[in-house]
Parts: sequence; structure tokens; C-alpha cells
Amino acid sequence: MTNNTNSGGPGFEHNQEPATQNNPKNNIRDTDKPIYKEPNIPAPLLSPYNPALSEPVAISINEKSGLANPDKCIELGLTSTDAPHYSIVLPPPNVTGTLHLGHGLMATLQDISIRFERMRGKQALWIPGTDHAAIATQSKVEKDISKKEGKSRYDLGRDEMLKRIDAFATESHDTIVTQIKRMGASLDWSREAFTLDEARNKAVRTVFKKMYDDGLIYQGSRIVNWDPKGQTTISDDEIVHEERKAKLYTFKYSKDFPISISTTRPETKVGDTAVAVHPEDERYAEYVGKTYDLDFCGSKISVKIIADHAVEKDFGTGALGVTPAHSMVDWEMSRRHDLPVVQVIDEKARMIVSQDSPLYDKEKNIGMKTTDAREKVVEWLREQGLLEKEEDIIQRIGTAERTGGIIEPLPKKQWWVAVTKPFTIKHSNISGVQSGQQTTLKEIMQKAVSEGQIAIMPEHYNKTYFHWIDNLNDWCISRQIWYGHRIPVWYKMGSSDQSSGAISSSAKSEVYCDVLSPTEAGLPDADMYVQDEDTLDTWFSSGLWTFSTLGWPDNIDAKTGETMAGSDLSRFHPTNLLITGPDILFFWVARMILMTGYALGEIPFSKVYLNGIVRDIKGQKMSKSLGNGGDPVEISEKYGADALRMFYAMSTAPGTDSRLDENKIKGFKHFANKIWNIVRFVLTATENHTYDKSFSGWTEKDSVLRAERDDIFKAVTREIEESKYHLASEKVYQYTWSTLADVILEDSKFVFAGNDEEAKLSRAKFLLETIRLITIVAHPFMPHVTEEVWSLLTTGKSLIERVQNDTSHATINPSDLLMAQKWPF
RNA sequence: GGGCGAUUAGCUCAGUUGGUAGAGCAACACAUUUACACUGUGAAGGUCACAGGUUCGAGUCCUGUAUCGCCCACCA
Repeated sequence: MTNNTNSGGPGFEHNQEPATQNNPKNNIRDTDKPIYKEPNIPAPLLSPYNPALSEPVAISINEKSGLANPDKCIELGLTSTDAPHYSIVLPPPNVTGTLHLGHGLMATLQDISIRFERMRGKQALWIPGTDHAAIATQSKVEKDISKKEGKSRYDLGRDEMLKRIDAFATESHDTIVTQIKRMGASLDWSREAFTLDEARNKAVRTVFKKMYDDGLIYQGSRIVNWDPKGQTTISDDEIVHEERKAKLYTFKYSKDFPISISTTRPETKVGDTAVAVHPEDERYAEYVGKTYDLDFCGSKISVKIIADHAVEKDFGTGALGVTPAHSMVDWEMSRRHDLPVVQVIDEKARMIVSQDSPLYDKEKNIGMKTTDAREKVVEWLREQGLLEKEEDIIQRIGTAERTGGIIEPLPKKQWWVAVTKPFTIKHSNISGVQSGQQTTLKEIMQKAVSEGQIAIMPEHYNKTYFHWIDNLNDWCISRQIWYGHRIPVWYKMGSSDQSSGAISSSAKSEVYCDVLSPTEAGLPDADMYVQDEDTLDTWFSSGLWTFSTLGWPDNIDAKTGETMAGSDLSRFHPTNLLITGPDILFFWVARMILMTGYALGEIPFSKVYLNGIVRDIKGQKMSKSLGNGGDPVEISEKYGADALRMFYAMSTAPGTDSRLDENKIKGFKHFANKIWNIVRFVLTATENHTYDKSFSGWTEKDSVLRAERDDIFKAVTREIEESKYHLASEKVYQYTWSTLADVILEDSKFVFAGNDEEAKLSRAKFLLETIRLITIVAHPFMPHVTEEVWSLLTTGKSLIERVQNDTSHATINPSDLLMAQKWPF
């Protein structure tokens, strides 16, 4: 059990022979003679410390102890129901594969915090879980299936496709859990959640229904970001702009048309309904208000000349062909000027034109692809002598983050969350937002941070946050994919067009939205209802994470609307700390603030710590495509999870990027060994003495040493509280190595060699006290080596020895573990 | 176009009430059966990007410049 993880992987290069690894007693460099002169060093104290051997044992013992569950800690008397609560939710990793070294950073910092607070006697809860990551996961599986079987999701059908995705997600989940556990994360697995499981689905439906009833969720036709590759809508935040070369064409629609326009997309011009010029542009003033009926490349179009401030006078000809159906800007202009919307491109990025149009592919009997149509239109313009200019420009083009498809703006009917629409909030604990008063979701997001209830670290991200909120538009929450929470809306057949894709003018009666489906609710004509095909944006469900994981809405009394006393929700919400990456500040952090504020009238957490990005040694961002992601398990096997954790803690200030340097990690492996050897020295040098809490015969010198030491550990305590893990860990490191080992231990050799018995006694007591304290204070950072050392200090035996004939760890009393000890400062 | 951040030793980075510049790694010299070679000691290494300003005093505060990075945005 303890060493099945290192069966000779490529990264596993220890100086010991594999054959001797199972037995610490054989772990001696020179086979003939023992290297230690002292005859009575206990076997578990042999050197060097071997994390690959010790860590899996410590992890197993920590996990089986159940101490990560605050209820167990209450049961054991380590904390009580009166004690303050401290809770963190693990940002759920996507089930799209495996964790990389960036995840390790977040997990480490959270674990430091939770272990620290647990040792301080709080009811500490850290909740694990994973995220279904809708589009990301589906497109990953789609890609795999397409590659291996040459099939699309439509070939498989919705049910079969979902089965395949579930299978992949399960496998991915299991890998991720193994990885997280190997880092020594003390999560309460009994409360594990998944963003797409049944309990979370209930939370999603409940919030959806509430928002729907409050008029905050609405269905509307708008220009959406359509990803032709993924065949779905995506939100503004999921777009990545890329610079590409493009050609800018300048031309007139026809010989009689008075104004030349410029565009990079001539094929969309068959959908133009206006030409816009700047209101103060004298060149075109005389034409404003006139309408021209034209024949453009086989399509009849009607173009009105309008004046609008959105037009830049000095760009191109200063005139813009307005295509309301296929451009965001143009759409908004069309609303201002009441222009008709003509859709000429479909979901597959093909032209919607009549069969006699030159842009119609007569062989395939379908509209041409937009790229082909573009060439065709340019060709036509040339033939007609309308093309005036053709120039190369660099264009910033929107692409889908997940699939890489080029975004095609299309008018579609989608579900939206209105962020500026006023509603009455029944109950609010958010400062600046009063119970029973009107507010907006945007205001909730603003006030929660601006009133100081939520602190963002580092502070300068406040500005980024507010800037985003100020420019926030309604949130498009529907996705045309299959993997995710299906929209809890049903249409009665015959009365409505249930496809959300098409703009339908049919009357929309008999729309049913509720937590329970018509069948579950027992509607008499339940079988006549058909559920909306679309699923929800993955961030809709992860936005509920802090409270959906704590039993909402089941922990709410249906009659009073109050949170039930003693429930997880009442005990652990709001959570205390969120540690995550700044890249999901908008996606996730802001959405959690929105959702929690709306559903509970609460903040989701009081502190947000945004960690930097872990880069590779060259400074490149870790990514799967570059293959430089790195596996935290591999590093842990090689150097120890403690070493990796110490690296994370010490090399990363909040919000600043760090580079993963194996050399440094190796240095922290040495540090674990240093702790180990300090303990060996102290235990052998103080053989005749025992730890004595009430000892008071300190020499003057040792009193000073004690005071210095305590000052440093008090500072460490303060810095962990303030989430300054880099400062706290550095102090532990510096004190242990440079002060204790290099100065005090060396000095102690003289003390022990001398004949001042009083000084010897005092020093021995000091050292025994100090190694206990260091072990405790270092535990949140390096839980494994410290747990192992603690075992030696308290029982005289190593953990390995203690569980050798006890695989169920029945002989280990959880309360005796270091993890359960009281923080002394 | 707007916003945010960074610039400190060869490398990677710390350094918040403004008070004599720090760590790890690398490199150099020395020590060598020592708790630990996964070691110790010592020395070396910086005009804290640049230019101004405030101050008795600025890596730290203010203004501007340069370079790099990130985020947002509707130049067709």
C-alpha cells in the first residue's frame, strides 16, 4: 500500500537501490558497517529522510483519521460546536483530464490555511469537488471520438453521447482525486460534490426558477457569439481575440450608389440594410435619410443611409455598411434606427441566399461557405468594376476559447440573466443592499466588494473587478450543447416552437418553468410537454458552489425561508477564504458573488486570494498543447509533496507569477531532510532528558533564545492569518535552518561537551521544546515529514513502524496525530 | 483605444506605517568521517529601469519616460 506508486517511473531517480526501499534498516550506503557511531539510534531515525516511503503512510493515516471532517473533530473533543467556523471551498477542477502544477499551488495554499485553522481549534471545513465544465469536457470527448471513430455527436445521439462523456468524466475525476490526495490535501471527502450531480442540479433548478419568476431570466433574440465549430453559443468572456491578416475591400454596392464602403467581409453585405456615416460628416450629409433599393451580387437589398456616432469619420471611407444580423455593433445601430434584420449566414457558417444567387452552391444544393462566398463576391465586384481598393490589414478576430472556431455573430433566441433589471430582494446581509428594497444583480456585485465585505488580494484587482462590472451586459446562459444542466423549461407541444435556435414568431403560451418537471409535478397533460433542448453555461452551476455544496436548498426551511439551525449551511456559510486564479475572476468569482447575493442575500466568502500563474522554467504558461504542464504527483514522488508544497508557499507572493524551478524544489527536499536530522541530533544529544512543559530553570541565554523563537513563530502565525504564506514559510525555513541548525545546534555541542550541568539541562529542555514547536508550526506547510517526526517525538516510533502490522490503522489514535494538535501561538 | 501590473545580485524572486539593501539557486575560496555531503564556514556580487519632485532621509510616496507582460474594448 505504501509504495505502489513508484514502480520505476521515469522521474524516479533516488540514490537508493529500489530493492532496499521497503526496508529502512537496509537503507545504508555502505553495506559493511553502520555509518553511525552511536549504537542506540533507533532504526526509524536512520538517514536520510525518504519522502517517497514516508509520505504515502502519513497521507493514509491522515485520511483514515477522519480529522478533515469537523464533525469528527467535535466528536474527539478537538473542537466544539461553540468554536468559530472556518470554511473554504476547493475551486472544483474541470473533469477534462488531469491536474497540472498550477492546481497544486491553489491546493497547497488552501491546505496551509485549513490545517492552520483546524489546529487553532476552529471547526474547519474544506470541501472538495469537481466541475463538469460543460463545453470544455464535451468538446474534449467529441474530439477523441471524432479522431478514433470518425463520428460526430449527432451520429451518436444525445443519450449515447452523454454516456460517453460521463464515462470520461468519471475517469478524469478519479485521476484528479488521486492527484489531490497525493499532495496531502486535508479535504473532507465525505462532503465531496460535483457541479452536475443530483443535489447540485436541484440547486440549479431552484435558482433558475426563482430568477425566472423574478423576471431576471428571460428569453430573447439577440446577436450571440456563435461558435460554428462547437455548434453553440458562448459568452463574451469565452472569446479570445487573435490577430490575423485580412484584406480590407473598398467598393460601392452598385454604380448608382453614392457612397463607397470598406469591409473585410464582403459576403455579409448581402444582409446589409443600411449605410451609416458620422452625423458631422459633411461629405455624406445630403444622402442621410434616403433609401436605395439595390441588386447586390444576386440579392435584392434595401439600404437606408443613416447617421450614427458609432461611425469613425477617418476610418476607410468614413461610411459603414450595416449588417444587423452579423455584427454586434451593427445590431445595436439597427436597434437605434429601427432597421430590419436580415440573416444571411446560418449556424454552419453557410450563406442563406436564394437558389439563383451566385453565392448558392448548386452542386451541393446549399448556400456556400462564407469563406467561398467572400471570394465570389469579390470576383463579382471586380467584374462589375465596383471594387476600388484592396489592402492588407491586421484584424483582431474573435475565436472560441475552447474550440478555436472563429466566432460568427448570429441573431438567435437565447436565455439571459438581466444584470441591470431592478428586483426586490427579500433578505439581504450585504451592506448597502437593504432587505425588502429594490436592487439589481449588478449592484449586489458592486456593493459586496465596495462596502468592504469581500476583500480581494492583491488589492489592485479591485480596480479590475469594478471595471468589469461597470461594463457588464446581460449574461447569456444558454448553450446548445448536451453536457450540462438542461434548462428547466418545458413547452407544451403545439403551442410553441421548442427549438431555441430559430427565431420564431409563433405565440409562446404554455411555457412551464419549475424545479420539478411536468411529469414529476404530476401535471395531468405532462406527456405533452417537451423540455428546452439547451443546457446552461457551466458557470451558472459553479456560481452556486459555496452554498450548493453546503446543502442548499435542502437546508432551508420551506415554510419560514430560514436556514435550518445546525445545518452545514448555517454553520459554514459564508465561507472564509477563496483561493483561485485571477483568470477566473469574472467567470467565477464575480458570478459566485452574484448568485450568492441573489439566492441567499449573503456574500459567498469574505476574502478572495488571487494567486499568480505557475509558469515553466522558461517563463511560459503551462498548457497541455505545449506539453509543459507537469504532474504534481510526479514531482511529489521525486522530491516529496512536502518539498513541492514548500516551494509553492515560499516562491509565490499573492498575485505574482512564479516559475517552477526543479532545483528549488530539490532544495526543499533537502529542507525536509534537515528537519529530520535536527530531530535525530536533538533526540540523541538529549537522551537522558524528556520534554517538560512546566520546566522553569532556563539559563539567561536560553530565555533569550526562547523569546526570539516565540517572536518568530508569532509572526508566522500572523502572516498565515493574513494569507502571506510566502513570508510565513520563509520565516519557518530561515529559523529552522539558519538559526536553529546552524547556530543553536552548533552552540549546543559545546554546551553538552562542557560541565555546566545547569546549562546542559536548560539547553536540553530548550531543544526538546523547540523541535516540538517547529514541528507544529511547520506542519501546515510540510504535513508529512512533520507528522512522521511527531510520531517519533511522542511515541519513539515512526509512522511506518506503527502501521506495519496494522493496515487499518486501528492502533493509531487520531487525537495523538500532529494534525490534531493545538497551535501554540 | 482604455485599464492594470512588472522593472532590485549572474538567474528566479522577497522587501506596506519612508530610516544602514535580503533569500534561494548558480559561481568562488576553505573545511571533511560531522545530526545532516540532501553538510558547514567565509568572501564576492546591487547608482533597487531612467528623469524629475516631496522629505532631514525614498527600493518604498508623487509626476513623467522607456521596455516587458496581462486584461478589457464595436475601428468596419
